[in-house]
Amino acid sequence: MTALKIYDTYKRETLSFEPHKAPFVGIYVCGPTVYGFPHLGHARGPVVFDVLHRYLRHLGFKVRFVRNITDVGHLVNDADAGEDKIAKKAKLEQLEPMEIAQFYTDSYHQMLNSMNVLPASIEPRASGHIIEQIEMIQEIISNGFAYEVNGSVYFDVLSYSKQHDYGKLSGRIIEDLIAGAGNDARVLEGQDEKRNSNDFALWKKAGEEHIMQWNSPWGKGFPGWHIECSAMSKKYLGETFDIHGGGMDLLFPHHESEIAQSIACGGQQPAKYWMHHNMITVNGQKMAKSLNNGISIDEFFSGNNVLLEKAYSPMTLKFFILQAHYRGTLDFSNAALQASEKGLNRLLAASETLYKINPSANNEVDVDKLVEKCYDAINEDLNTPILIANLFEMVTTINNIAAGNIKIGTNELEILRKNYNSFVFDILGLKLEQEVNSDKIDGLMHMLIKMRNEAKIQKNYSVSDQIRNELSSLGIELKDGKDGTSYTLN
RNA sequence: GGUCGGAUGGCCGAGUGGCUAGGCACGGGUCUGCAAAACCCUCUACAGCGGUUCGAAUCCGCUUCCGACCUCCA
Repeated sequence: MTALKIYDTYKRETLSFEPHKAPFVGIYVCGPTVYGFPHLGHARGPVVFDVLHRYLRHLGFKVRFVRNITDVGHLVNDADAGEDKIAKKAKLEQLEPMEIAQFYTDSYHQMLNSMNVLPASIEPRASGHIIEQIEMIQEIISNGFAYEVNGSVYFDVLSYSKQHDYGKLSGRIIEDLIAGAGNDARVLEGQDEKRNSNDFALWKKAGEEHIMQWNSPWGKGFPGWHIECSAMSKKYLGETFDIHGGGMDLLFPHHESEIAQSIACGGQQPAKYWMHHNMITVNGQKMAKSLNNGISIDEFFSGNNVLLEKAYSPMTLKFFILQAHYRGTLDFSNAALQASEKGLNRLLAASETLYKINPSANNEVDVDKLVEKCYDAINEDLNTPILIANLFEMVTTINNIAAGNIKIGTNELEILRKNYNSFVFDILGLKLEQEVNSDKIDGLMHMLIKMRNEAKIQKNYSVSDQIRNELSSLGIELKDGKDGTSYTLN
């Protein structure tokens, strides 16, 4: 029993987090399909679940964090007659499929790295677990919940739903799914193979020209999308583990099907808690290629996109994401990002101020209360916006101590330092981004600052202003503070 | 069409039957040769119309508008 509460999408309520086998915690998060550069939206899940990961570690749990890489089997759609996203891209660029997967996996890792996201304990690839997936499919067939047609295997949603509840996670009713199927815009090929249009592929037959294919009991082919997560989570975390995370857009059909596959294997609902984060929107709409409102991570960090007024740093993006609760949509705008950038700087500056202030004999700060409010916030379904609001309350306190407006005792200062840094750096995973300047540049700058100060003392303001202005045009800002002049490089 | 979720001050974004969200911007101030930066203080909003209640932004109903999902999706 912990103080942490988590909203479970499956039960649709906020529950106390109790691990199956404390102190161990198993987490499975759906990772990306590596067929393109990550975009802004791809950053949210990793950041959200990184806080979960970090906080559970902070609480002393031994966390096994599994995040998969989907490098095969994710169909563009059935109409492509079995061509998957990776293979399609590969043909286009005349590269090995694995070359594509590796390339985009690397770019994904680069994003995670720059955003200071802890590495996963295990990062399994779907293509490396074909055997496990085949075994699982065989088990589902022998339990009577899947059938083979012409070299492909489909999950029999209808027969499954007679015994189990298909649609519970995503709030769907099987009768509606069946009744509503196919009456709308989408007409999919290959549907005639299926007993029911809601049946989903576990294994797809591959044509001769298909470059990613494996031998199986049903001939050459490749696995369907949903089975990889079931097979890999089972392999590394067991039939039942603690938390399964992902984006809300994966609720149906992906997670719904994962549950069905696990239960159809004679197992049970795989995850004790299902956590889903919401989407990042642009002008209130989800980022989508068709809307042409996508911003890639590279563009975001370089500012090279018409939607961007400037470049934003990885930490600014991380902080922007953390300033909203993970279950709400988060709308992108330049004004919002710039607000986050300034707020983040204030938050990080306070961690340095914390080491410059001195304790007093008497104390006027209720540190315990401030810390308690931070824990209350994160325990409440990872409410990072409230946590950050409380941290800003600490910032004001810290700055007021530094300004001599209020006093803090020795013990209280120690507690404040320890907890402030723990929340900002260890739990939220923020970090200072300032480049460490070389000794030579630093020495040069101190020389210039000294010369300028001498000019100022002689009231030779034309010289002092010239130094300041010329440095400014080079992107170096001088800041005259109480304790002398400092500088920042842009 | 079906299912679900929203509408909060200039912007972003929490929360919730009575008690300060927070950040950014604006305004005032400290510092300063000037400026910038930094810091302090200030700023009281909950789509519309009804209803329940001693009291509602928070509960209920209706209306308007917006979004997500419905086998590409983080």
